[in-house]
Amino acid sequence: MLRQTFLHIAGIGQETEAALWKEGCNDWEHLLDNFNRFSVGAADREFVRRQIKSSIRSLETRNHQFFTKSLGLKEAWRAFPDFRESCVYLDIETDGGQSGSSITTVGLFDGKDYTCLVRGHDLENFRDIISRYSMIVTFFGSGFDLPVLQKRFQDIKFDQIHLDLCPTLRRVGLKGGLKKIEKELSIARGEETDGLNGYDAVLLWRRYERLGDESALERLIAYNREDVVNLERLAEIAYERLHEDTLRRAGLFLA
DNA sequence: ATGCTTTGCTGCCACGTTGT
DNA sequence: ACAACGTGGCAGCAAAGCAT
Repeated sequence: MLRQTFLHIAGIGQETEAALWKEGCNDWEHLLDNFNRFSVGAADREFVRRQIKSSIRSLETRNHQFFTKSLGLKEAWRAFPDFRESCVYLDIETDGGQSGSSITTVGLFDGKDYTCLVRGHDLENFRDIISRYSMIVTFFGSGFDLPVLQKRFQDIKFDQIHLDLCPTLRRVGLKGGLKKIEKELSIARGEETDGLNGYDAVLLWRRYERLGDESALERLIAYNREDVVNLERLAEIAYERLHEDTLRRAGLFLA
């Protein structure tokens, strides 16, 4: 619903956006073509016109930075379908600390392939890999994963659209940790990783490091893989439900 | 032109929540 | 247990629309 979005423009909020929809203004092009017919509330009209043009152009040129800034964390979900083909599902594990150097693994899933970068092996590749994506999907990433990654890779500028499923799912009534929400939605886990949590990932790493136990690392990676792969389904659900809720709250109904 | 109203923004605070 | 961050409510403010 990115093309139907107007509240990413300063001066336009939920009310004004809902009013535009009700007046039959269904997307950016329609507003530009019939600009004088619509009220934009308290917003500066010329500013709105410029921002709509920028929005159209930014989507055409895949300029995700424009949407990172204008949508913010709260409305990032609206960009999911349009940027899905260049998004990465991400989850890190640590050795228990919260400093940058505590990162042990970074799991990355692009919708097809899973990669796990491991400390002491290929963690440095994170810089190059992350720069290929326009959107990052996490669970609680704004509170944990991204700040820790930023400490570890200080030269990286995270300019991707960030869909943090934790606050996003809470808006549609799905609250709690990742495992709890998965259960609520009947998203199953494999046998060898069922019941594991983030702290187990810490212990598995320590076991691997201290004893050289490769099977502990394998189990840790299997756990991490499940975390990131499941994020895709969660993102789909979050989008569907929020889309529906947003239209309903605006006074519109799905056919 | 003027003043009232609407709308949204910003800053502030305490609070709650999550990850490993 | 720990650190970090978002959230929500609230108050005050600014800008634009609208009626006069």
